[in-house]
Amino acid sequence: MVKIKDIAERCGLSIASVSKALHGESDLNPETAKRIREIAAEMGYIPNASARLLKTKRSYNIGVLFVDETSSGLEHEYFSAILNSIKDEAEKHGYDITFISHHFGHDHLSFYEHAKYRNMDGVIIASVDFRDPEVVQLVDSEIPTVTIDYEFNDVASVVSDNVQGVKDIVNYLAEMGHKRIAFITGDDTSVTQKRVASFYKTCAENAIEVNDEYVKKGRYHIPKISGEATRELLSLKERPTVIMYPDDYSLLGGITEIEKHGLRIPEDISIVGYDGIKLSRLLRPIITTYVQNSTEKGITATKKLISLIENPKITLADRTLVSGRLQQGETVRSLK
Amino acid sequence: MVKIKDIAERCGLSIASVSKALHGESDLNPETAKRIREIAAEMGYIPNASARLLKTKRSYNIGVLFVDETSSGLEHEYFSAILNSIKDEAEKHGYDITFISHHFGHDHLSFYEHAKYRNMDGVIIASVDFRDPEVVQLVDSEIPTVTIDYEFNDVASVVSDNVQGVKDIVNYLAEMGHKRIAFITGDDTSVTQKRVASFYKTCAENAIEVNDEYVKKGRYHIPKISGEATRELLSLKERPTVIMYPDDYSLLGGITEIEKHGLRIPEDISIVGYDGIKLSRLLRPIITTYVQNSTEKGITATKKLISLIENPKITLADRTLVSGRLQQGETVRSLK
DNA sequence: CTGAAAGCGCTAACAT
DNA sequence: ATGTTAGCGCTTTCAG
Repeated sequence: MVKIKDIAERCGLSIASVSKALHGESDLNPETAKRIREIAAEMGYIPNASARLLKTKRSYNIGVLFVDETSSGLEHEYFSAILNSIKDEAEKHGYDITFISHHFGHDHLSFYEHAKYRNMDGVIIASVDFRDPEVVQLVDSEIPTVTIDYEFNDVASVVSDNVQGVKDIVNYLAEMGHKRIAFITGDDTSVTQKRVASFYKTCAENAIEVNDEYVKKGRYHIPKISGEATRELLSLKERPTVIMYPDDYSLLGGITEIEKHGLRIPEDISIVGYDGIKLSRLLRPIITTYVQNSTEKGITATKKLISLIENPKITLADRTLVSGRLQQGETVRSLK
Repeated sequence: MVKIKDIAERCGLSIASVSKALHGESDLNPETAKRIREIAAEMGYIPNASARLLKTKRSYNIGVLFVDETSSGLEHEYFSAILNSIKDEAEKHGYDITFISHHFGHDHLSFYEHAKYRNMDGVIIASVDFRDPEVVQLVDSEIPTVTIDYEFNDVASVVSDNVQGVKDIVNYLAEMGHKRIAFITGDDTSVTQKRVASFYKTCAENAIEVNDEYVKKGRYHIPKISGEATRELLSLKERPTVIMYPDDYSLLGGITEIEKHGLRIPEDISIVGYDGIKLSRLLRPIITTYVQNSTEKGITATKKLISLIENPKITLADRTLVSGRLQQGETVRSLK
């Protein structure tokens, strides 16, 4: 392995000069610097990140916390899209990304300890149980942090405009003449709370009375749960005319259940998803859903984090709202 | 930040003793060692991976190369499942995973240089253009490497048993009475070549004559391409009775096209996918497909790599075949 | 059983 | 314009 010292010897110069030349800076003779760089390239020099880090305290490594209860977070397109955009954006800025986990090396490390252990410059947290004490420890630490789809006090976050999303959906449904609107919610998080609040508010604005039986607790990304909730809704004496699902993926469980009952979509019952995964456009009928701009969320979170790392003084740990748009598919029937 | 030196001072011992105690080894007085460990814990000591690495040359970090031409590799469930299982398995063994990329820090680094720069102990390569010179440079290097779904000479690999997969499918189709079998292939890779060879071979074994017009070049994971190939197949004077797709995801493009023609599945035409993504079980009709055990592939590749890293002498850089199973869905009609 | 000391590869004052 | 030097935090011989 070629190191700075080798280059220095080969050039007949000091290691300091080589280091300077390699950074293209300082008061080195441009000629000398050029020569050094050429020789370094010729010798196949590759810098050693650890040695550099040990001195500079900057790893150019971003940690990503991406665990979920079902331990299948990565398998959902929505999170994959975010991860992919984080990766791309980080690379553009010269950062690598490493997953944070409970490290099982010698001792068990907490998320925070793991991040410190690897000297991560910052951390992006998504798709995780945000009430986990370890997560709280991490966001409360001195490590720059950005959360996605969850807000902590004084922690930078990038969240979907859930209020707007549900508002757009309900307004659209009202416009289409729906009065009996059911809503299967997701896990009890602040995201869900915002959506539910927006649901009630927008219904009220449209003079739609909400039947409490129509609001069912569900889970995100679990088709089976949505299927069960759908069954209950279909068995009500007065059926809803439309069902809103927590997300497109779990909506698939609803479709299965609806078809089991011999009902057609949207002729017999309308459905609406959330997220706008690719699949929602590939299926027939095309799903009516609120398209989340997950790529933009990943990019925004990454930019924010890097700014927090590189310009801590002038970067606010605030919240960034990312809005989506209603995809008018073919799963909502007009009742007018 | 607490370091070994701090602990040593607090204990009134040397840093050497502390280091030894922290590793639970060597000839240290058990009492002393215990006391040191307690104090270290109390002081909130977290080891520094870089400093350790600088000395030991072991990073406990595995690089994952996961780029594809469409730069959306992570968005496909199949690859996500592999990534997830790699991550889980690596964590179990105390390794972290970091994505390898073209690093855009100061200079542009090749994949190999990037891996060296970060001192990665080993690398898993998947979902990438394996003919890329940079990939070749990486597998040819001294860094332990495992490839997934591709084989290089003398490089450990974990690949699906593609021959068996296509064989199982064709045998099943023959059993169901199909004679006019179309096959939309994927990109021209060794995987595809194996599948195609197996296709011809198994057809021959079943005394099925292959109409060359029935074999169409397609692409993996691109619904649009499969849709176009489907259109061509449907316009033949003698239509196939069944179409085999490169993968489940791109099969969706075929479904769309078939429905556009007003044909029903499987009454008018049968279809078969490949991969067995979750979706294949959620859609109705349930898709007949060959389920790849992607989780097992990720786990196997990771175990192999760690073995290669930790026991280079006794680990063979061989090929591991991972087989799947036929999922008899509802998209193949019996013609008997 | 414990400690001293060298050094991993690099950066960044501070000299010259 | 170039060189000297002192570490960064840790491991690991080799002494004591």
